[in-house]
Amino acid sequence: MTAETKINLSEQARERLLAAARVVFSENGFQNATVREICRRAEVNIAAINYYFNSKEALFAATLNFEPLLALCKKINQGSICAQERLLDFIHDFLMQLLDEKEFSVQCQFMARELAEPTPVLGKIVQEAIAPIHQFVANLVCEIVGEKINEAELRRCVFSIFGQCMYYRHGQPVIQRLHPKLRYDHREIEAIAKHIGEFSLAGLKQIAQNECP
Amino acid sequence: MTAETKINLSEQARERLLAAARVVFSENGFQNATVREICRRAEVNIAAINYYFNSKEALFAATLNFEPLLALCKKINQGSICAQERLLDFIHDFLMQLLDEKEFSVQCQFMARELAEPTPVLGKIVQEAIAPIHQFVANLVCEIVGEKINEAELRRCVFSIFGQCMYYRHGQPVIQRLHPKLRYDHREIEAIAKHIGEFSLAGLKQIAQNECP
DNA sequence: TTTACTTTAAAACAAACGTTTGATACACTC
DNA sequence: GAGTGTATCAAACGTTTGTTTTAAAGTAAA
Repeated sequence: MTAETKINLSEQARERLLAAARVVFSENGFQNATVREICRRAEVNIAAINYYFNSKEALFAATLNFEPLLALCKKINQGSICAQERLLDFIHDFLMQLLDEKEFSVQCQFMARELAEPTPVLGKIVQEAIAPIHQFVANLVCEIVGEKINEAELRRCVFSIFGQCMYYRHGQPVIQRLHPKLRYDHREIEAIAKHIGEFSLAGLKQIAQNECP
Repeated sequence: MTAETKINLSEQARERLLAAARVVFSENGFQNATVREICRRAEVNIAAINYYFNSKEALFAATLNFEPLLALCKKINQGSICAQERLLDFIHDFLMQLLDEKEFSVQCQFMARELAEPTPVLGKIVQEAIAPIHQFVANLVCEIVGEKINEAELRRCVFSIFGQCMYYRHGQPVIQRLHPKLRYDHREIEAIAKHIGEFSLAGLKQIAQNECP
């Protein structure tokens, strides 16, 4: 058995642990997820979490990956289309990461969880992921409504956009009971993105008129 | 000591328990709230919860009170003003109940919690409070954009309005870290209500144009 | 084979949780 | 004053939680 093979084998437990943790954390949140469930799904002993990582919290931190979210901002900034189109693209891609269960959206779903149920790593998440993405949208809004908008109103515009998007994830337990047939398939997400995009652009235009009549 | 006085005294513990439970549940959610903390604040023995109520869950159910929220709908329906104005009034009053800590808004805050962290009584909450209030807003939206809007788009309009409002409560842990100076005083809530109202009316007008060009 | 090191395993740990118990004090009825 | 039902209390119950321990199994180099 080569050294490489050994590393692969010994790393298997660690990787299976990470994969299982991503699933269980995103399904149940940090608090409700139990180390026993994670280990059961990863098919490792319960002591493995504290062997490979040092704690449940460190395992949670290790599962975080902000790159897909930040890559989304960079990708959209590269295009040379107008600010309105870029905002529509962002809303679409953001909802895809947030709602599509088939995608690698699990990391993004953590952040949605954190909004409602703060954990000790929330500070890090806000600093490295949420703040940049809020700033990104704030810049887009500035381009759309003009620079003369005041800071408080700009903040509320950003909140209006994120609020609409996040509601579909935060409110899922309620939405599921209100509309049991509703499923977030690809077509539905497209429709949601189209709606929020048009709704928000009209809203922003109204705010811009208020500020500069 | 009269019989009435005796009842008052014996009911004191029960009432103090309810009052403390409302506070602790709204601050920490159902799961994170502990019976020991509730009893400590109510200054009763830890056995009192299972003596007066039968369980922590039954105590939680007993603290629920949907009347302020439903009264809000009735009050607004009584006015003879146009649908737009009624929607603005609703958003304002709803945000007041949702965000103002000085008001008797504690009951309303439960429902916000439930959105993200479902408990065994969520079904009851959706049926008796959230569904009616969603229907109320849906009716307002119908009046504003015209009856010809299709069901899915109507639902998304309602979600856009509630999403904007709820974000200020759901996102509070994050918002607090993003904007540490931001406080939900009376003036700020008024400003938020004004923003969401204008933003949403413009959004609805745009959706109405799409449906009936 | 011996040695040193890494990985796995079962069991137990301490803490926190909601809940229950059994005793005690009290007010009222007969 | 004995008996009855209510209210309160400290203590302990049984579970579940994340974490730790201790020992065994496996692996690679000497």
